[in-house]
Amino acid sequence: MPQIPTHTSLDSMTHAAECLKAIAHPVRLLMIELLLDHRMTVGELAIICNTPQNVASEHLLKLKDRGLLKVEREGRNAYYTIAEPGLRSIIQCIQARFR
Amino acid sequence: MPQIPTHTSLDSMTHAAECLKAIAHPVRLLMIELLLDHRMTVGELAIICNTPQNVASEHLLKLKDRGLLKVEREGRNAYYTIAEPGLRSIIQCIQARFR
DNA sequence: TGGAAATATCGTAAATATACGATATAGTCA
DNA sequence: TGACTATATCGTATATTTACGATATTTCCA
Repeated sequence: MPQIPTHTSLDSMTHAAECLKAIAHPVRLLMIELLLDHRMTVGELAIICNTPQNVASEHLLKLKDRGLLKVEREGRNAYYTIAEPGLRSIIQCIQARFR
Repeated sequence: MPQIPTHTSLDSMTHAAECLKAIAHPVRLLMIELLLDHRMTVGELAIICNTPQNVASEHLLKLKDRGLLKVEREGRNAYYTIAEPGLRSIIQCIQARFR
């Protein structure tokens, strides 16, 4: 029987799982990939992702609430950017295997 | 306006998102981490993950159905192992950032 | 000031995921 | 064969997620 973590590791898994769930959506995944290369507004992302404006906004807010994105307001535009640097390596792993 | 993928990339995102959703659960995340180091049965995983037997079985089957795990039966035991090698690097990225 | 543009929010219906209890299936051994 | 072990399956209740339409908020500009 191997030497293995117990409940405590399940707790830390919960945080990781929440972040993964935030990423695990086709539109949000595409948004993250775009934002890794470009600073973009809600409207731009909505068009490129072929998604209604309010739905795009909700996806972006969900990612922001979990600390994965941040937003900078300029006038009536909201520019979203990557807040969690670790997203890049995770997306790279995903691109390498699941696409 | 950047040169960017369109609908086709959303399609490929869908597959990636489905795999991520399969991973994005505390118990399944712990199961995968354990299986990266050990070949284990349903019962062993259920005990270590502090989860009822049938729930553990359902989690494992979900991961198997998406091609992430495979199962080898020996008598009345079912040994699960990693089927998708890319899981290791993804888990490493997650461990590095989200735990 | 009034209207248009960009974004966010709210209520809600539909879809999906999860956990649970009960039970079925298959293998082992006395 | 019959009891026991390990695993899988099924029905279902609950929770969560998602998308949608309508609307509110803020900013800009004529």
